[in-house]
Amino acid sequence: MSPRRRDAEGTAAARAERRAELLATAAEVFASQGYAATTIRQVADAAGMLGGSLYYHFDSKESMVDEVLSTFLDDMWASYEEVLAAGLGARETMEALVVASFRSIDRHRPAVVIYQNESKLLAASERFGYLRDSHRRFQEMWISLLARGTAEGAFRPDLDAGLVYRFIRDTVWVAANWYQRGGRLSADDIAKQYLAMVLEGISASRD
Amino acid sequence: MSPRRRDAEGTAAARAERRAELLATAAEVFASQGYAATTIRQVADAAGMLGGSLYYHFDSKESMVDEVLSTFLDDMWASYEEVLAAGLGARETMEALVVASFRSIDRHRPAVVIYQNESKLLAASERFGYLRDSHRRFQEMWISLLARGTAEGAFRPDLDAGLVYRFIRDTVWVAANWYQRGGRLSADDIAKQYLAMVLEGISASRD
DNA sequence: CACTCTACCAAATGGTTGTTAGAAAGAATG
DNA sequence: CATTCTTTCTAACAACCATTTGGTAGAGTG
Repeated sequence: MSPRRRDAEGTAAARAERRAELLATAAEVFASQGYAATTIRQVADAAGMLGGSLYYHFDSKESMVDEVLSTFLDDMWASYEEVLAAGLGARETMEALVVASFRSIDRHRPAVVIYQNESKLLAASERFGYLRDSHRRFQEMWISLLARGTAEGAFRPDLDAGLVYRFIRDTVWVAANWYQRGGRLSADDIAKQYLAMVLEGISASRD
Repeated sequence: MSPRRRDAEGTAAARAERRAELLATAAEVFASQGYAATTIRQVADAAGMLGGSLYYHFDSKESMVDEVLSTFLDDMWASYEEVLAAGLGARETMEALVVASFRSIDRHRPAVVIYQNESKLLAASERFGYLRDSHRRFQEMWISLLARGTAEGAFRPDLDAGLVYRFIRDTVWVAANWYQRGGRLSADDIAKQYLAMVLEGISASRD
């Protein structure tokens, strides 16, 4: 490769790194203050620069959340695909999906918080149509998994399928609101306990 | 009572009614758009009046959420007090609390959504200190109930107490995001299914 | 009919927002 | 050392925000 080429690659890589850095702090501010409530100047403050300077790196405030959310979703779906491709039984698939979800929270905590709080609002706009797509895909994945599990005799047949789906979906993701990396419980610890609760219940009685 | 007295009561009642009416539409807009993202003009639009006119009834946008949230919390705690005063066993108390929570969602759905999405942000300000108090009280109530239940042998001892608390807290309230009055499942139906899942789990196996 | 009171409207206020354009600082390059 | 390129700053912009002020239509009251 020519020197010109190497330089171009070097600066492109540096630029991408700075971009990711700024995006990470933006995600944290969005997550803690709420997207609509945070000003571009607050994000710039957290990044140690002035408001206008952010526009050298990003087109708009909207494009920042866009990149935060789509990066997270791409990563999440990649890990889901791996699980689904393994061809496990319904219960094992469910366990693996829950573990993958908590690891996703571990890697993208601010993005998950933003996704939870703002996706409903953002999804209304054209630009964030992929949020609606992801949501639909997520729902179909779980509903069919639960149906398969019930047919296989792994899950109780006396529960409302839609309710169970929402239950799992919600319980998995809300944890992002209080989870912190390096805390008392690791993401895998939490996944294990969550699975114990959801699968076997918190009751001591076995009737 | 004198006629003057009766008139004063009449207009005071009418005023309170209008207030509650406006507050209900404000709560709905806040819940669907997010508090920070909704403008006072949007609320006024939904109420069929102009932005400035709302200030005849309310001091500020902040005082609107304030009234919405405190009304909900007062009602919720009143129903919790009733349950706690009944002196039931740990498991029965838990069941009654969950049922009371879902009935609370049924009565104050928009308020619950607002509480979920915005309380963390609002609680930072002096005015909404009661949100922090309520949260602390809620946590103490559940933690001690779970401890009692574990001591009584009603709940599994192998789960992390703090995790179970958050699990229950979250699963109970997120339902406000999709619940709709008069839907396929009543609030009591949902409470029953949620309790079945949380207490006994969704797994078919009983090992 | 005169008067008052309630509930709203019309129009403006100061402040904040996202965003832009042009200058400048500094490192990299020749 | 001169030049270029990258990144930031300075200083604005129009749009929009919550809120205020003063007016007014209309119902209720005497």
